[in-house]
This record gives sequence, C-alpha cells and structure tokens, in this order.
Amino acid sequence: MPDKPVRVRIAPSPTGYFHVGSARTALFNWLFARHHGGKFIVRIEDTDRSRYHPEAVPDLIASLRWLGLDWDEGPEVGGDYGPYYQSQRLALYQHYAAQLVEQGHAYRCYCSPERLEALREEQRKRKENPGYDRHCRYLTAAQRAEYEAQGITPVIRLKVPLEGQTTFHDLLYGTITVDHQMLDDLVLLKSDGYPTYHLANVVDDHLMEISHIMRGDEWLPSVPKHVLLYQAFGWEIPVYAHLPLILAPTGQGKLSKRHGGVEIREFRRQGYLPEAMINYLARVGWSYDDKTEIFSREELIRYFDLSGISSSPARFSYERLEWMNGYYIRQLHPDDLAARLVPFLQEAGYPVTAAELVPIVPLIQERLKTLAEVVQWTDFFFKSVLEYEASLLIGKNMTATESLVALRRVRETLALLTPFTAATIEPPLRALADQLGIKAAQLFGIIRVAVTGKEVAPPLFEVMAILGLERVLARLDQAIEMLDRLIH
RNA sequence: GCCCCCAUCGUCUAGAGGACUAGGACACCGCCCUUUCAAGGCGGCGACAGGGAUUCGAAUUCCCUUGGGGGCACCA
Repeated sequence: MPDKPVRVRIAPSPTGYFHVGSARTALFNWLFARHHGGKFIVRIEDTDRSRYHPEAVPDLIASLRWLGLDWDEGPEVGGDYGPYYQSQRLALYQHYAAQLVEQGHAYRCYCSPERLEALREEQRKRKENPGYDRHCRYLTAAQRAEYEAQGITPVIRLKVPLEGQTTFHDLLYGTITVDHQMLDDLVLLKSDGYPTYHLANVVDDHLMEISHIMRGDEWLPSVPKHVLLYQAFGWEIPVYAHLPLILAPTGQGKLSKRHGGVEIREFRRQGYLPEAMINYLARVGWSYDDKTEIFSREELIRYFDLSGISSSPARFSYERLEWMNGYYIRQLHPDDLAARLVPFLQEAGYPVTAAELVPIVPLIQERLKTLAEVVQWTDFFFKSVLEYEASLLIGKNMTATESLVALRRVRETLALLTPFTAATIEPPLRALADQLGIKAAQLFGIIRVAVTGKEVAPPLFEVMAILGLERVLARLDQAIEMLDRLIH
C-alpha cells in the first residue's frame, strides 16, 4: 500500500505515567509497522521542562515492554535517526527556526506573557476569539532594536497567511479545510530556547522520515499549522491518520483517573494480563469482522488495517476488559498461571512458591478475572488461623445446635478416613447428610465456612484434600469451639 | 463564544443503496449443569437520534436540527 518504507512513531511527553490512551495509540502504530514490515519508533518529546516527570520515561519503557510492544528505534535501542530525546536536539530546532525567520516565514516576538494574558483576558471580555494580535509581526527595525536593547529574549512565531485556507487529507477523516483566519501566529521556539510541540514534531517527523502520523484525535485541529510549517520548509507532508479518542465509561470527557485505573502500571498491578490488554485495546476503535473478538498477537498483526478503524470515539469498558482478562486467564497453561500468581500472593504477605500453587491453580483458574483476585480465593490455604463470624457456621434453615451436632459428626467421620482425597471425602459426607436428615448443600455450606472461613470458595472437597486431614481437623475443631461458645 | 470531528442495542462494534425480520461480543435477565462461586450450554431483553432531500428502493448518499467529543498556551 504505502509507496515509501513505513516508519511510524509514538511521541510521548514524559509528564506522567503511561496512560492507556497512549498505549492504544502505541499499539495501533506498532501493529501498522509490523503489518507492513516497517519501523516502529519511540521518540521522547521532553520539551516542557516545567512538566517533566523523572519516572515517566522508565515507566513508559517498562510499560511498552510489559505489553510486548518492541520498538526499532528510540530510548535504549538507539537508531540511525537519533538522538530520540528532543531535549538533545535543541540546536536543530533553533537552526530551523532561525532559517524560517531569515526566509520571512517566521518572526521574533517580544511580547511578555503578561501582555499576552491581558490580551486574552480582554478578548474574553469582548467575547472575541482568543488569539495573538500579531503585534510583533509588524515591528520596524528600530522597534526591534529597542526591544533587543532591553535585553528581552524573543520567541519565534510562525507567520500564518492572513487569508486563504489550508486543506489536508486524513486517512480516516477525509479531506479537511480550515480558514487561515482561524489560526493565529503560533509560537515555534520558546524564550527558553526549547521548541514547542509544533516545531519539534514537524522537524523530527521530517528528519526521521516518518511516513505515517497516527495519533489521537485531539491533534486534528493543529494539523493545518503543521501543514503550513511543512510548506514553509518545503518538505513533504506525511500521511495523516488520526485515531478516535478513548472516552470515560460515562462518555463524559476523556478517560481520567476518577474512573479507575488509567495508567498501564495500574492495570498491571491489578492483575491484568498484557495479552488481554492488547486484545482489548485493539478492539476499542478497531474491528476485523462481524464476530471475532479474540485475537492473538500474530492475528492482530496479520489483520490490522486502517480501514478497520472506526471514526467515532469509544468509551472505555472495564467490564469488557475484565471479561477478556478472565478469558485469557482461563486459556493459560496452569503452570504459567501459577508463576504469574506468585507475585500477587507475595505482595499480600504470603511467601508462596509456584510449585505450591500448582495443585491449587485448577481450582481457581476459571474463577479469576484478575490475577490479584487470587488472594481472596486462596488466602485460607496459607493462614494458620482463620477469622470469621461464628454465626456463619449455622447452616441454612438450621439452628445453631443442629449445626454444632453436624460439625461434630463431620469431624468424627473424616477422622477415620484413609486415604484422604476429594474422591474419598465426598461419599461419606453425603451419607452423613442423609443420616442427619439435612440436604447435602446445607452440610457442605457449614463445612465450607469451617474449612475456608468463607461462604464462597473453590470446590470444597478438592480444597480439603489439598489442606490435608490434619489441618482440616484442626479447623473443624476451631469451628466446633466457636459455635459452642456462640450457643453458650 | 469560535473552529474541527463524530452519531447503529446500556457499552464495543458488523453493515460501504436492495443479501436486514439490522449480525456478533460485553453487561443484564431467565433456564440447564451444580456443594458455594465461577466456567460452560440454551434462551431472552435490546439500536439505525430527529427532520427533510436524492432514489423504484436508504442504517448505508446529501442538507438541516439535536446530541456528544476534541481544540482554540512561550502544554504536549
């Protein structure tokens, strides 16, 4: 399809932890590159010194690696088009900005932030469109010299044509035309010598030979400015494909922290699988056909195509992600799952090993929606003493005394049992329920609480077998004592 | 306020003029299975925002309205 080698990039700004929205953009770029056999590049746009966050880049790298989105050029891997940190490319931007001034496409502006703020304030008051009034565009040489003599460090602004319009093409949104009157003379180079996003982005995309720009929808309005810049430089304009935004589950605005996890590290911490995140993220804003929901990484690469991307914004659905995560957990090899669960139990204070987990995993695999849930499903295996309400030991539609009798009979029955396996435990307990004149479900409910401390737990007999006779008897004793004390 | 974009079940979406009695998935509700909870199976609920126009025929094309989103910085 493309006539030039495919080179795409993500250009995150290190101002915070890696966001799912950025991850989705990264995924689409990565898929596009892999599908077309092109290059996927990571470029750090660290041109805002005031918002710089030192953990952002390490977090970005860890997150991309965790998701399995490998990059061909960028931080830690280098490449022929570096450096890949914009803060290390300052001389470049200054050079190109100066060139634009010399050629008459840009000019130096000496207006103070205070004047600009006052200007905007007044425009607001008069209900005019906010924008720079181009005061410095028409400075005489003498005026300019005077400002310079005052020691003011100017910014460089683009000289946007006063009339006419700019038209550009977007692969998803089609042809868009904007009147130049809607644009003001944007700042290219800040007074601290750093470029703005617009300049740095255009310069780097050109120098790095980026073929397709795929980024969030929020950039659509600034494309005309960039096109004007490309034209001023006489450079070829890359192919644009803006991606629909991910909205909050409520649909009110962009996805933000208030709605739950939004940072990749947070999803990771909550026990989401990278393969589920990838599959889920791929399906928000993109589809392949009318029925396929589950895609392996390889299938995604094979099927990914810009024509499958929707042009309307999509809401983020935690329910759907959770379902998909559960699905992927169920598909895991039990040994693999055991290994992935270990850190979550350790985090909760249970120093278990994967080997200890292997027999337990089959009991919980189809119940887990996230890895973190392993704690609530299995903590009773690792506790020496259970804590729960004694009243939970009273069976459904039974009295406390009847329940106590039942528990004592259970203890007697199990104490004689050899071997002690799930298969040998069940029949005598069913027979016991009969003898007691209660339903098996009633009896099992009591035992479940006694053995696990919970009303909801993995399958009872398997649990007891893993616990072993000794620990089961101890817990029954504890339960008998608690219930006895409740009664008396 | 101005500019740009978007519009199919609650949500993610299929649909590129007749194949639509509008398909799938999540969620939800039943039933089955069942020691709890899950998983699984079966079934159900549920949408083309409204109005014009084009056409023999419109979810699909055009216009308007409405609604939603994004953008208007020496932030990206």
